[in-house]
Amino acid sequence: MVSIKDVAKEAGVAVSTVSKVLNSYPNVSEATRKKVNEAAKKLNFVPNAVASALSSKRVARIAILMNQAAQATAIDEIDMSYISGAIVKAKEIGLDVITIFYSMFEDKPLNELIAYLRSQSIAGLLIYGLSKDDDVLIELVKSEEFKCVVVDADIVNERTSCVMIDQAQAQYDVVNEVLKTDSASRILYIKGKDNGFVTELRTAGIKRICEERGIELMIEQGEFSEKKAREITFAKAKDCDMIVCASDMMAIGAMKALTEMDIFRPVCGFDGITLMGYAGKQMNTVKQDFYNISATAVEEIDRLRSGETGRKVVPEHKVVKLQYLDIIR
Amino acid sequence: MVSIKDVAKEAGVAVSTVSKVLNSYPNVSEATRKKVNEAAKKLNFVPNAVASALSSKRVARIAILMNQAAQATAIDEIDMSYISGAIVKAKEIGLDVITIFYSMFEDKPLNELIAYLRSQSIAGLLIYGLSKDDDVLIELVKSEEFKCVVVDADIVNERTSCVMIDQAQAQYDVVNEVLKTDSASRILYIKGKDNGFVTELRTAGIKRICEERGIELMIEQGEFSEKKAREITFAKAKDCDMIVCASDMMAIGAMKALTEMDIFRPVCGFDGITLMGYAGKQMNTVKQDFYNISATAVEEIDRLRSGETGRKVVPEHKVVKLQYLDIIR
DNA sequence: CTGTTAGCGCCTTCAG
DNA sequence: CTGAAGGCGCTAACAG
Repeated sequence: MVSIKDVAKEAGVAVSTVSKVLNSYPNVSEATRKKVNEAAKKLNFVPNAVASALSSKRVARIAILMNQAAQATAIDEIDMSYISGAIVKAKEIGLDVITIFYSMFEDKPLNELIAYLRSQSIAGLLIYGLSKDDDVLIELVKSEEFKCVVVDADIVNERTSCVMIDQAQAQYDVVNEVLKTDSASRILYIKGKDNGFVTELRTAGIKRICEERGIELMIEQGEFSEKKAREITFAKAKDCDMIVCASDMMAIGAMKALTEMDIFRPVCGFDGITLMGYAGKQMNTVKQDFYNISATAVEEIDRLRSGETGRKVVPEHKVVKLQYLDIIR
Repeated sequence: MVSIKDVAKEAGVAVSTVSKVLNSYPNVSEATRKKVNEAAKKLNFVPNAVASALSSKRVARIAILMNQAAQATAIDEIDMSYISGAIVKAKEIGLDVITIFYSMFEDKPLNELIAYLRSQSIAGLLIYGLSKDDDVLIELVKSEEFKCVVVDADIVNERTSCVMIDQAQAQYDVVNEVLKTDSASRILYIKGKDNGFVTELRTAGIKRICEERGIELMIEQGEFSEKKAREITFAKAKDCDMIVCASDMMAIGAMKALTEMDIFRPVCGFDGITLMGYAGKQMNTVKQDFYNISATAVEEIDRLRSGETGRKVVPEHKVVKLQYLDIIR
C-alpha cells in the first residue's frame, strides 16, 4: 500500500505538505501542489479514509436504521427508495453510510446499541419506520447521544430533526381529489395501527374534510395490513359509498375484496407505490417521493452535524391517480 | 471519549493488556481479565473500531454493489432481500458493510472506482445484478484487485467466487411442474435480455425439456420487461398453449395481456416474488430465496478473505405455485 | 503472564 | 510557504 509518506518522498517534500495538498489547504504554493499531485498520480496513491478519520477525529459516517423484517415483503419498494435516496445523497455530500436493520438489535438493551454505534464511529442516525412501540429506539433518540433525523415520526429535540410530509393535509387532499369525480355520503376509513406515528395525523385529515362536507365517517383499524383491510372491506363495504385507506397495502386489500364481492366503490391509498397498479384499474393515492424524502433527511443530518439545532422539515406531497398503464415500463 | 488508555489506568495495567483482554487473547490471567472488564464497564468504554482496523491492518469491511436505478421499481423486493440477507449475515460474522449503487459511478473510469473502494478500505465486494454490458465492473472483477463474490453471473477466478442457482435446471423444473397439471404442445418462451448472464442458461433449460417431451418451442426476447412481455403475449399467445417467462415481471405482463385478451394459458415466472400474487390467481414460479442466497454470498466472501480460492457455489432452488391468498398476511 | 515500545496512515499545531 | 514532531486509539512484537 502506497502511503502519504511515499508520495512525500517522491515529490521531495514533507508528509505534512502532502497532507495539506490532499485536504486543499490554502497555504501551499501552486508549484509544490502540482509536484505533489503528480507524485500521487504517478504512484497511484489513494488516501486511506480510515486513517484520516482516526487522525482528524472528524468522522463523516452515518447509519441508516431500518425496520426491516428478514422476510421480504411486497412493500420493499418504499424501503429501497429510502435507502437509495440516502446513499446517493450521502455520497454526494461526502458522508459514509452503513445500513442497519433494527431487528438485529431486537432484544438488546439500549446501551448495547449505543456501544455498537459508537464503536463504529457513527456521527449521525437516519431512522425509518419508527413506531411508538420501539421503546429502545425512541430512548436512543431522546438520549440525544447522536444527531438523529427521524422520518415519518414527529420527534424533535436539540439534536434531532424529523422529516415528514403534512400527513393530515395529505389525507385531506387525496379525499378531496376523489370527491371531484365521485360523490360520497358515507366513507369507510381504514386507518393504520394505533402505534404508528402518522395514524392520528392522517385520521385528523379525513375527519376534517368529512366535517366540512357533511360526510358521514366510519373508522376501522386496519393495522396497515392488506389482509385486515380486506376483511374490513368484506364486512363494511356495503354500508359505505367510498373507501379511504391509510396505506397502499390496505387499499390493495380493499380493492381485492371489492373485486371478489363484485361491487364498486372508489378506493384511495396513501403511499403511491408502483404495486398499486396491480390492484385495480385505477386508484387515487398520495404520491410520496420516498427517494427525495430520504435525500432531504441526509441533508438535514448534515445540517445537524454542522451544529444547527433540530427542527421539523416538511416536504411537499402530491396527489395522483395511478392506473395499470402508468406502471407498465 | 474514553480510550483504552483510560481503562488501563483505571485497572492499573498496561494498555497492551487491555487490548489483549478486548481481543480475548489466551495469555491473560483470569484475575486481570476481570479487573480490566470491570474498569471498562465502569468507564463505559467502547472500543474504537476505526483505530483498531488501522492498527491491525485487518479490515473487515465489504461493499455491496447493486445495480439499482434511482427510480424505485416494483421488483425492489429482490434487491431488498439481497441487501438484508447480506447485512444480517455480515453482522453475524463481524463484517462491516457499506452499500454502493453502481449507477453512482456510471461514467467514471475503472481506476476511480478502485480508488474509491481502496480509500474505503474495502476488503471484499458483493456484486448483484451484473449484466454483460457492465464493462467497468467486469473489468473490476477480472482485475482481481479485490476479493469478489458475484451473484447470478458465472465469473470465477483466483479471487472471485460466484453464487447462483442452477439456472438451466430451475427453468427445466418449473416447466416440468406445470406440465404435471397442464399439457402443452407449443410453448411460448419469453426469455430475458441477451446481455444477461442467466439468459442463455435458462433458455438451455427450457430447450432441453421441450426436446425431451417433443414440445414445440417459440422463443421471443422480452428484455426482462413487463411491457415487452405483454406485447409479445398479445402477438403470440394465440399460437401457443403455454407461456413460460424468464422472470416474474415478464410473467405478470403476460398474465395481464391474457386477462385483457380474455383467453387462458398456463403461465410461469421465475423469481418467486410476492408481487406475483397480484398478477393473477395462480402462477408457477421458481422460488429463489434471495435472502439466503445473499447470506451465502457473504459467507463465501469470508471464505475468500481467509485465503481460499474462488469457486462456484450453487444454492438449492424450489418450484412453487403462488396464488393470491398465499401473499395475504 | 504483563509491560514497554513501536508503529498503522494521516492530521495538525508550531517553528522556521 | 514548508517541515518537524507529536499524537488519534489501538495492536503486535518483544522483553522482562
